[in-house]
Amino acid sequence: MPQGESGADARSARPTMKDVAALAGLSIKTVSRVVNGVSTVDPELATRVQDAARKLGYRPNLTASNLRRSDGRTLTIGMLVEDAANPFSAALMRAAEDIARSRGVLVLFGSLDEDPARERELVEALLDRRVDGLVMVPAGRDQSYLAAEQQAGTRMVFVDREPGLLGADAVVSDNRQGAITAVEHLLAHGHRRIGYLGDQITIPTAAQRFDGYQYALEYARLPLDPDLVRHDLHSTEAAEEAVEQLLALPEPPTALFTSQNLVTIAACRALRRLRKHQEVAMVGFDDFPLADILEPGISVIAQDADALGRIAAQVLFSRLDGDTSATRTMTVPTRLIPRGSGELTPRSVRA
Amino acid sequence: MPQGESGADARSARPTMKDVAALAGLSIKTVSRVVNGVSTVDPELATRVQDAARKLGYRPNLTASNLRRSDGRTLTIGMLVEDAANPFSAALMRAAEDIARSRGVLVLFGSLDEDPARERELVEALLDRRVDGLVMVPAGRDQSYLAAEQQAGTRMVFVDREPGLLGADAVVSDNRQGAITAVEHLLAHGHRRIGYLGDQITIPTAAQRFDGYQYALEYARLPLDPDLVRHDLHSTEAAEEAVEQLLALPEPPTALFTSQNLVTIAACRALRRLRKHQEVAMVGFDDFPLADILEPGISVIAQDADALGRIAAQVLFSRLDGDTSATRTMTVPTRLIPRGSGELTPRSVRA
DNA sequence: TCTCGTCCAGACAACGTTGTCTCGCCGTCG
DNA sequence: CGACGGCGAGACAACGTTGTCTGGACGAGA
Repeated sequence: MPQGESGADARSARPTMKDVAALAGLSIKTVSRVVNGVSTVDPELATRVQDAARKLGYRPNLTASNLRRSDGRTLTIGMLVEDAANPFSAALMRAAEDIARSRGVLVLFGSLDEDPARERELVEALLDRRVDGLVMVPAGRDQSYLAAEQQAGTRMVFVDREPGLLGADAVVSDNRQGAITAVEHLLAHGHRRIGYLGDQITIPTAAQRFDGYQYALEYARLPLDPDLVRHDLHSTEAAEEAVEQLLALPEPPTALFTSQNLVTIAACRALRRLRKHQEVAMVGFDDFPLADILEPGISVIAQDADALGRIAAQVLFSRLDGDTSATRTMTVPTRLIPRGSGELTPRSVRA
Repeated sequence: MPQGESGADARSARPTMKDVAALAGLSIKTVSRVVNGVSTVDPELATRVQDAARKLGYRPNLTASNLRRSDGRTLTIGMLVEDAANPFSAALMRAAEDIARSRGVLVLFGSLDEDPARERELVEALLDRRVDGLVMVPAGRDQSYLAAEQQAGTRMVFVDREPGLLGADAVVSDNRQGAITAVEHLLAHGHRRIGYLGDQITIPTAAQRFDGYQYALEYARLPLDPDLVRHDLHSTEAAEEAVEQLLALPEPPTALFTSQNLVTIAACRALRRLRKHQEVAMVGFDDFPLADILEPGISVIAQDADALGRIAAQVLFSRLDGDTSATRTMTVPTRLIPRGSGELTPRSVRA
């Protein structure tokens, strides 16, 4: 059996206010008033409208309503993240969704995969649909192309990374301080040679974390050995290889600081393959599920993705509600979760 | 500095075809023709329109276009999953997003949290926005309320679970066969007492997996011991407690079959706490990240979430393209991934 | 030269809804 | 008894766009 009807019939099949008005023997405008809960309608007529609407299965057409309404709200916001399938992005989306839902707003989403071109494409696609606002993790480093849109009244909030060349609200983790905490934790356990494994240094968060790493070493008056630093580990394979290379050095690191989720996991895997996971200490940036039941548990600097998404959405809605105060960047603190891997000492090397 | 302008100005700030037409000294309709790439426009006038559009930063208003167009397409689909933050749901969403994007379609999403009331609310919210189609993991067991919508021409495809009381396309994993494979794998390794830990039995997939468990035991002419079966483990705590209770039985199971992601992880955690993870065999339904680097690695029946999401979206678009063949359920096979936990034998008990 | 057909731009209406204005009704007050 | 005010319903236009139709210009063929 075919599913539903063909295009032409489909259109006529959905009742409009006109149909409801005809059935109730009233004008379209009165139906509109009832649907929008305007109080100046005779209660008897209102029930007549409601009965007719129920009978026909009438549902308001939000796109038409949006077109005509003076506030022009679509009750829809757009959310662009790095990759909807990645746990961090997924947590951001879910948190924003919950805030949006409490206001009857739905969320359109898109994954950018760190591609600035895709960022622009998807932003345009969202704007063409006249979303009320935008929450995004920018992929590119220049969002100045959004200035006109911002001027046109579209509200936007950046999450996880601040916008480039554009004044707008942002909600970010305290990346630099988190990295400092991680490195100081390793230093406190006696490590002096601490490797850094990070994602593309062009990503602002990666740069901030690397900055924290450098600062913590400097503060401890330790030299920064370039041999222990590896950037641009965007694939799992690259990250695993980097770990192997670091540990094959004449003077290998006794501890690792991994600046991102996937890098951390890749490092775990590599250490296990080398059977050094009980020797080489490790602290990762960003928590991940099951980090606690590995052996040893993986110590991490946890970001509060929930809070990031929630606050971003809240800021967006406060802007939509008319908050015109100065734009600002809100920083959400990170938290060190010791689970074992970060508490290994250099002495535990190959007993 | 305030961000953007206030509502009233915002509206006027965005140029329309009228503005472009005025600047180009042509009629609105000609602008429309150029924007839509109609060929019967004088090339010179077309470039005049394009220049004017670029100059003003004109972007078409998709909601207005949708209202007027005969096909009524919004280039937007809706996707309802269990929880956008859950890896399985997130993978479904990402896969569907990629298919949609290749056709210039964006995705509105919502999380149902197994709540049928929320399912109806969100379906309505999506329909009010006139999405072209719906991809959903149903939360309730009765989708007959969608029949009218289906008749009105809205295409819908169900993923992971078939719809109840409604004829519609569905794309599901082979849950029963997957469960049979899991149990037979444990039987082949010598287990005779195999525990079942599952989510709410009212969820169709959980029921199908339990059915497979029962069938495999029956086929092996083994009795089904009700003491070894625990349903409705919807929280991590409940699942961990169930494991402890099962292992505290006078005749504890030597192997566990966990019928869902979160239950599997909870069971891992519980076994580790009891220090029995090297003794009690386990196969889980649904793969999860890091299952391979635990010790032992967790053997799982992997679902292909990517394929589910991708195929569902493809089916939806083929319907939108006019495919009116009979609705059908497509089954995506599962795959046993042995990693260690499923290959433990009863003999390995406390050597 | 006239007719006819082709080609393309614009006038007009319409999509489903809401903002604005008008108008009729009723009750009240002078 | 007439004027007035308030209330509520409907007529009309408009949001930004596209489908349909008209009409003018132009070229070709008789």
